[in-house]
Amino acid sequence: MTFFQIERRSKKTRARLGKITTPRGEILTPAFVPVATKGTLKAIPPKDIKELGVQVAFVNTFHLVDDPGLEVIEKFGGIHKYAKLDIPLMSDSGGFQVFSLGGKKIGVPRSEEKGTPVLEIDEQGVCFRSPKNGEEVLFTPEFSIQAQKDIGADIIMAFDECIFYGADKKYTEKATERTHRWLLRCIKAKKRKDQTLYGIIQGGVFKDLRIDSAKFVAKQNIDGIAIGGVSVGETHKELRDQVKWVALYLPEHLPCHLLGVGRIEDITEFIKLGIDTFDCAEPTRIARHGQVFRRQGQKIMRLDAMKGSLRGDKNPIDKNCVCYTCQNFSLSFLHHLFQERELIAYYLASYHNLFFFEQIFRELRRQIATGKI
RNA sequence: GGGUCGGUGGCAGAGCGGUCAAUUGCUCGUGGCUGUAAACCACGCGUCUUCGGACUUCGGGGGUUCGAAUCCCUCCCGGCCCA
Repeated sequence: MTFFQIERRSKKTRARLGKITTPRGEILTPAFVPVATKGTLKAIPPKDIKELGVQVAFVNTFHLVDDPGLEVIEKFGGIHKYAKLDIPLMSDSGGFQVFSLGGKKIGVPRSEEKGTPVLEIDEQGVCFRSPKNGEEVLFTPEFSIQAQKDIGADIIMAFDECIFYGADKKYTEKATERTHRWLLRCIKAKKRKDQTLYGIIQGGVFKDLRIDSAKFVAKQNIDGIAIGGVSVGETHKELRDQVKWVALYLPEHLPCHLLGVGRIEDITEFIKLGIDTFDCAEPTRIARHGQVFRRQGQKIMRLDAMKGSLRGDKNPIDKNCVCYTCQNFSLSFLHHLFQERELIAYYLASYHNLFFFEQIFRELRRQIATGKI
């Protein structure tokens, strides 16, 4: 069984149409990987996943270790069964939490910031303080892999350090090399046979470090490759550069995942650079915050459903959208639901945004298939 | 008719002589959200401003005071009680 199969390559760009095969099913690529950190696509019941077109989701090792804990998940036979997610799943290693649980001071290493849950980063691993109960949790590459075995996602990520934005070259180089050594330990720790492992490229905003990292990761015994250390506050240009620098060094035969990206308007150009899968919390998060996507002509815009001007608006979110939300509800009603914090508001908005994203990806796949990209 | 409590910025509701242009919540407005500590967060919300301030506000009017949203008088309006 081939894990990743390329069905068609673009003649114009590095874009490719592919298929990832996992024990839980296939993923047509390019694919969007919505984020289900704690085992749930927030506000969306698993029974909707199929009609939404969601092929794969992204769970988080750190948060699942924190709650409900590995013993519980194992007891229920893994996260698929426990969370009733009958689709291929990817799990993040916990490396991103070095960044996300750290503070926001630009230019200060997370482990040196006082009062954050990131206590220490050293060769051994990362020591966190549990946001839930305050206990110290040590994440090592070995522990992360073990945890990901227990969680049981189909695709797992190597444990890395997501380097903070604003890190200087010296720190970036040190952290990147450490992440490389962690990758070797992850590989040595041995995943389950029914799982595939992705190595993660770091290197920050420095071209030579990015390329070195890509070369290093590419030559290891991995099933896929991921670009990490992005979506940490960099400018769009920096993001694009970081992907571009590395694009030529991505092994052709491996699926490539871009971690934490992205913005709906950025997807196309990254597909053209050879990215196959993208995970991003944005569509579901902004939905809960009241923002929904809609097309205005060729442009994709965001609409704030909280806006008072929608009070009596009879239109759906998007006139051309065929999702459940748009087929049944006016902006007026959606606005009313958000206004009143009615729980269904979060569902309807999340449903629409996910449907919208999946629709975009279907179109992009078709464009590659028909040679337009 | 008598008594009593009350009338504060879009709303609710604090303040009850100076530190009050006036706590707080909501509404409203603007911005943000990229491997989710996020059904969240930040900022603004009398007018003008060279951003130092300046000016007009707490039902209306009149007083006391160096100084009043805060005390007194009176009028208007509302709730409750008694006739």
